[in-house]
Amino acid sequence: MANIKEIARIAGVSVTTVSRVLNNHPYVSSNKRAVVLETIEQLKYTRNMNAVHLITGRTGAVAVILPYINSFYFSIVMEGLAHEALIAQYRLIVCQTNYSREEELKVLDMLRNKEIDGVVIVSTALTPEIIAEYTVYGPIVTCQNSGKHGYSSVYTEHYAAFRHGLQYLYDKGHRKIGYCDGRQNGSSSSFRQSAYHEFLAEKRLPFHEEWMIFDCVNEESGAAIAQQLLTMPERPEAMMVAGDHIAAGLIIEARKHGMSIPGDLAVMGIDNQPIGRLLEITTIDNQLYEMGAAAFRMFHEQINGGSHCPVYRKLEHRIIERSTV
Amino acid sequence: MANIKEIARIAGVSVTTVSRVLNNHPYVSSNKRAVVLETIEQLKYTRNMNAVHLITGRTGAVAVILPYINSFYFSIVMEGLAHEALIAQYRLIVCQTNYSREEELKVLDMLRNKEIDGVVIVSTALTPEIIAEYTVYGPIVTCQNSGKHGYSSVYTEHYAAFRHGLQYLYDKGHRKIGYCDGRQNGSSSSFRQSAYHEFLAEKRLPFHEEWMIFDCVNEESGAAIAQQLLTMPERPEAMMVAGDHIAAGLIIEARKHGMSIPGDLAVMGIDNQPIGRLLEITTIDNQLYEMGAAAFRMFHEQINGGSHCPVYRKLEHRIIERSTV
DNA sequence: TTGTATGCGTTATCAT
DNA sequence: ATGATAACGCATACAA
Repeated sequence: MANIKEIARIAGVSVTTVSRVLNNHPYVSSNKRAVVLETIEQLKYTRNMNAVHLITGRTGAVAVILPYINSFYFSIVMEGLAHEALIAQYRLIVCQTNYSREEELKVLDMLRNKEIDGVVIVSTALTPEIIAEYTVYGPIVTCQNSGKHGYSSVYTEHYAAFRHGLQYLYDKGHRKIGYCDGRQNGSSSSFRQSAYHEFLAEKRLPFHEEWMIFDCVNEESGAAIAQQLLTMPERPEAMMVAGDHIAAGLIIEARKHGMSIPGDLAVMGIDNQPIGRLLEITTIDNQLYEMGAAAFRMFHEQINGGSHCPVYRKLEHRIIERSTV
Repeated sequence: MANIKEIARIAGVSVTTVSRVLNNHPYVSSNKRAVVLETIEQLKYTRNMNAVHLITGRTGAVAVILPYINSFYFSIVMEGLAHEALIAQYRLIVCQTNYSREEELKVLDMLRNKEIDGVVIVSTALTPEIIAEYTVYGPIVTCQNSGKHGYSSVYTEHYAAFRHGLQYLYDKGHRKIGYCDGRQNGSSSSFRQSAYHEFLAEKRLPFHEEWMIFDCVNEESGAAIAQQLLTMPERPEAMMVAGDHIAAGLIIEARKHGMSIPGDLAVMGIDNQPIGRLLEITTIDNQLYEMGAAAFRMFHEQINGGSHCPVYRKLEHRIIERSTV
């Protein structure tokens, strides 16, 4: 296929002039510009971007690290990211890693290899120390509160939000409170676990090992929780459920077995998902869309402004009162 | 940062030798290899992949065109794609286009610009003729049956599947059948519309404009359908619903208003989603995961085998009988 | 087995 | 306003 040299030859100008036309530089006469554009059109020429990336040292791409695409939590963060990336004319490379350290390091190596201009980490299995090593290669922004390690982050306080939810249940008179979540060793999950343990201890509420249920990933997992509850000698009277879709599964299945919500069981969801609105699930909104949008903006400011001063931004959560508590 | 030249200088060998070590070529003595690896380690050297892409003419990346990431349909196809891409050591670039022709052309231009090695189109607003123009730049595979236009495709027959569903409802004794779907002018939707119109005509079933409902995107849209049904002077007694999550919204809301499913209203979903299993929604499985997996394999065979002969593969659907019809 | 020289396609630099 | 040429970092044909 044609290259810039050939265009120059046919148009009867230098490669520099062609390059100038290509990049909308000033200082090129309108008649020469016309000739060049004409030839480009005729030969259906387009740039080999790899050459451009090589010499400019930029690629116009940002990688996003997340464990699963197919999850409400991450897909809504992605929407925020995508919206801002579009505005900034940046390309997003979505990297689903399944919490695999190896996969995540591959992405960071892409940054080192100059294949991308920056990385947004929505959730990670990597330690802050390892991530910090890569900041010399380009801007890195995380959507987790992993402390101040030399790279920017925007996050919600999962600990505080969860405590807030527990307090809400407590204020509504509930004392026997259970909790279920996705991955037991996910980072946000560990914050919620701490909040759960500490709140129960402070208020001297009853703790049962079996009231903590993990590995809930979809609606069916939620339904399974209902099954489990039914077999318990002593049941919780309220459940904190990380993810409205899980809560939905729980609620639907519980009702199937004649339980009334919130009469027999109060359910508090998290993340304000569409299914939650439908079932009128009381939930905690965590501004996930804004989290994604802000993360991209932070990257963009860093790569343009050249400011290497990291920013740490906390997003506020809020409880949406509906009818399952 | 260090480049191959510097490594060569410090290691006391030629750049060729360094390159050979980098690419695991034979014909390099073990002692020189050791020295090179040592220096690479010490200087923390990694290749500038843009240079590699430039000279090799390959990037190891494939773009995926789809309208929305945040949709069950597409995310499950993505999982199939991701699985195969991982095996083949290929990177996936997910391009959410919102059915924007402009955005989709941008992706095809990436292929032209050598930024990617191929394109998988899951859903598109582009015509087959336009897509065909780009096949000279690299392998293109679509997940739609758009006829034989010189590029491979793997697809389910939305028309046949939908007819099959209608026939199932018909066999169960239903005559007043409604239909709801997402985007009215989505490509799969148009097949379903044809199937709907033609089936009704053939069987001389009653047709009401208001029994066709579009723009259903999430659980809440499904709930809205229930509201609409209630206001109709004459209601359908069965609904074909494109997407189990929409069907879920419809069913939940309908039950809220005292309707029995399938007694007062039979509901047939599509796509065999988790929420559908939970609510025991009768549905049509379309092998979406396999569609994604097969699409990637086709790309990979084409770029390796060099075979430019397009493949057209149809996937079979099947009805999963549960309890909403 | 190793090295030299050339080229990939573009932009940056500097001269005019 | 325009052009010649260097430079980006790497892989590879060819020579040794």
